[in-house]
Amino acid sequence: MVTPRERARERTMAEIRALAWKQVEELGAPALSLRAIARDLGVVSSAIYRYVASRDDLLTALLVEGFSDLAEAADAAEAAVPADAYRERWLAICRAMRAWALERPAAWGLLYGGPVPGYFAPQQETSPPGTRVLLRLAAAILEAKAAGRLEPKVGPAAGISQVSPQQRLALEAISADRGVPVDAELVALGILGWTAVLGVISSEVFEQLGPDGAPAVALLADIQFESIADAVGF
Amino acid sequence: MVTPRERARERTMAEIRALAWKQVEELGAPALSLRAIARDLGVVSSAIYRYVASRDDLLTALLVEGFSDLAEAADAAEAAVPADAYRERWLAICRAMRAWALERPAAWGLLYGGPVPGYFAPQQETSPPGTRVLLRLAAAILEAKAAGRLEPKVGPAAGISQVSPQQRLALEAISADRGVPVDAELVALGILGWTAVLGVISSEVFEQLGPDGAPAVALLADIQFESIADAVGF
DNA sequence: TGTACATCAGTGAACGCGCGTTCACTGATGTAC
DNA sequence: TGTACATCAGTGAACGCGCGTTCACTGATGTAC
Repeated sequence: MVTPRERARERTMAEIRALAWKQVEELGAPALSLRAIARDLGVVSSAIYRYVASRDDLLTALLVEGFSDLAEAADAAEAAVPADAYRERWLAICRAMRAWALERPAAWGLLYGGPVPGYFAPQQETSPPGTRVLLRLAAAILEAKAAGRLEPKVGPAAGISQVSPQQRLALEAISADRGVPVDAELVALGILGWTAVLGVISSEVFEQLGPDGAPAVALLADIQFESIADAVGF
Repeated sequence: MVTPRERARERTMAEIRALAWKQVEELGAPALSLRAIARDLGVVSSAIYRYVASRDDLLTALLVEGFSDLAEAADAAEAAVPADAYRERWLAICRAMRAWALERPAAWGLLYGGPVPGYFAPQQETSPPGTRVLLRLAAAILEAKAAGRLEPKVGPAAGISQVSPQQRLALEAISADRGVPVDAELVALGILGWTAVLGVISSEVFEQLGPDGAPAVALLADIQFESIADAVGF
């Protein structure tokens, strides 16, 4: 049974998160202020502490919510593609990530930009939602490989270079931690794809090519995703 | 003729920049504080204004200095490699960038992380030093191409996909702005390499794969650069 | 070489602002008998 | 159904802190005659 009080509390908490996101969007994560949220909420500054233990606490909640929201958008986009269209699944996730990032640039900055000064994310809370998208991308690669529909074009997976025994150990530990043993070559390929995709999106969102490069980068995003897909071997 | 006063002034300005970098390293760019610099300098807070017009001014100076320092490190690394070893030149720049970023993570964050809240970089000042490294990487690609030693493996340059007329216009405008007309396919390839390299380095510096992924990412950096070089076609 | 004047680094006080967090409190909403 | 008590949202004042920036000033260093 949900009491009116509980409903009111839930509504207020949702409003706090919404106002916090608005602040992050407008001024960036480092500028997030509990007092400002209280002001926007029309409430005295100390009242916030009925809902949030501390500023760090709220940042953690935003991080978790942000990662989850992004993952949901990616999942939805992937679900709209046939399961055996591996390349398209992978591309759909990339495009969904980019669309989400462009819609909420500061949120993207919070998740994948530099660290927020003075704040240290508690990994045990942020890590599971933080790796969801990465795991979906990895699944597309693994399933394509299992179906014999993957021909990597670069790196050790393509036989061009080789992983050292030391690298093999570290790489296979990553997948083993998650219960699915995978070739080191394939893990390296997956990480390459992931970091490249992050780079493409961050470059656009953070305008890292300067004002003259910006329009081209926007037009180019899709070509870049396709090129990375080529490299991965879809 | 350099007067003692001028020398003292120069020394103080250098010390201010050094203290500012120390602050950025320790607390991140958004936390940069003129008062704290004055304190560290052993001087009253208002005295800073004899040397720096405002906080934004100092941030701009740091940005310019950071980009320049990074570019110098990259240039030095490239110069140690024979001019016709295109792939090695390109890799040397990547490795120098990564080494610089690991040595000064917060500086990397200032240059290539999200924006500093409330600060807008004046593009006409930061753009020239900001594009130096990118242009060196581009030069390696162009020279390899001119020497007939480039076989791109992905994207339009490899003939796998195609650029639309609209994309071609935007892409060729970028290189034309710099006086060297280049094929749209090659510009796209260069930007892909650039964004992928930024992604690889930022992923490691910002620890975007979580604590379990970190050691592998470090071991993997070089493989990733090699793989990107493969994709570009060196 | 000595003196009058200009330049400039640094002082100290102040303005007005915002921040996170604590604490004792009021008063309304819920719960148990 | 009515009353006593517990829960809890929100208040208001305060603590102690840091920030960027301005302003009139002192006193040492440099420059021109």
